Amino acid sequence: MNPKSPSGSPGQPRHRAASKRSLATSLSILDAAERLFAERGYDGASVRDIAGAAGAQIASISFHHGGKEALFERVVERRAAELSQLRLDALAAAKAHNDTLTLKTVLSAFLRPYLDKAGAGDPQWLAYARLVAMVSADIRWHEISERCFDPTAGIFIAEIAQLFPDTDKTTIAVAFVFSVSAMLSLSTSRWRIEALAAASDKQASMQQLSDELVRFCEAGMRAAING
Amino acid sequence: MNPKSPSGSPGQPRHRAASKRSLATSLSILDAAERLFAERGYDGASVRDIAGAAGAQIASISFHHGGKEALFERVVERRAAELSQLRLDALAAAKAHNDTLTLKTVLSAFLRPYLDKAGAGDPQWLAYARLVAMVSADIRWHEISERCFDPTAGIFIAEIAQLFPDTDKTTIAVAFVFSVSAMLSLSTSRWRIEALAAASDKQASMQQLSDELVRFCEAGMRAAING
DNA sequence: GTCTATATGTAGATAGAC
DNA sequence: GTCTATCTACATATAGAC
Repeated sequence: MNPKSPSGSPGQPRHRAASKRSLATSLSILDAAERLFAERGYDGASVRDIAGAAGAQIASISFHHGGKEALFERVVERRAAELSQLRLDALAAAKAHNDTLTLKTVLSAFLRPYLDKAGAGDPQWLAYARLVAMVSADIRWHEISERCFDPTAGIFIAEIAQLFPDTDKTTIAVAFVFSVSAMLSLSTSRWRIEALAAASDKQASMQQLSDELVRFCEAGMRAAING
Repeated sequence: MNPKSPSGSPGQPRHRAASKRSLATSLSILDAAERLFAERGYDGASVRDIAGAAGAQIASISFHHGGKEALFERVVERRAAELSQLRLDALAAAKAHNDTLTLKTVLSAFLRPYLDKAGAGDPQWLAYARLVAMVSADIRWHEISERCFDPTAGIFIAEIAQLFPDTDKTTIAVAFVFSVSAMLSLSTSRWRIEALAAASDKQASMQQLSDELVRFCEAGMRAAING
């Protein structure tokens, strides 16, 4: 990390607390980067544009975040912990309310937090959801995925494997990846759904799409397990 | 299009036939672009690198293909017609061999050609499959998707709708997009499957993955239709 | 058709004044 | 912490000799 960066972890007493203004600059850069990276991809979004959208100086990006690549990782990491926590909380709540978990409950606990955030209307979370899809599909960000998302995914796969002890774990992992990919398509491909359903008069709400996704994934995974 | 480009459609008698060497240059540029765009994305792959990988001059890219963006579209379009034809042929063959189509048959006719090409080991088709995933997920290439892939997708959705006349077409389109997205994940996320199934000793072959995908999508779509 | 040379713009990063 | 100015590298594209 850039040794000049003021944004050390809490617990490092070397720096005094950042000023309010500094924090605001740093935050607005993260927000702008989130939106522009999601819209244009890593290479398509320049630090100039990000700084411009944040109302900040170009130099402040290196100063606060240590360069473009470090900024990108920081943007992805920022909300990853919250998303994982929401998923794990939903899983714990399901365990507390039901004697025995069902496949649908476990899948919902993983899928719903993402869908809820992506559909709630907050443009930053909407952008973040697109960013997650980008990172998940791009082998160049493989390592970030492994660090930020795969540990939680592994917990859910293990949970499902426990429900079906006779099923090979690879089968479950494959079906899980299909499910995640379908989930992410609601961030990347809603225009496609609308185009392909053009003949129909109905405009699907995010709520309906989420319900259909959970049904789709549960049935698909059950078929994989019984196949 | 660049008026100097020698690569007009067949049927335009304005130019004489390109020489063998010219065709070879043009082709090796397309192949190199296919690989590099698939690996690094549109913005991440420079025309310099593409020309280098093709063993060609930088200037030859503008000369033969009219610039970077036109090159990208040409790369995507090049195999799109073949892929569509394979899908439609599979659908026609299924109609010829069966009195009544089943959902599984229709889905297979759409999914298998892509999976077969992606799994056959040809590095150019492997790259192309990744490129299709990239184009499908990126709103910036929305228009190319609509031109190259959506017409065929629309035919298959209509075919499925015919099998289930009481089901809303949006429902089918949504489940179809989920299915396509799961299909594309076999190009973008095989590393993820392997990582998440780490505990297992089995390495899934493309054949097994394809079978599991078809099962997954058929069951998922059936659940959506009956839901 | 190809190749060299170059035009013109933009990229990311940083030095040093304030 | 911020801002101006600038560095160096690389981007795409093209003009003109061969």
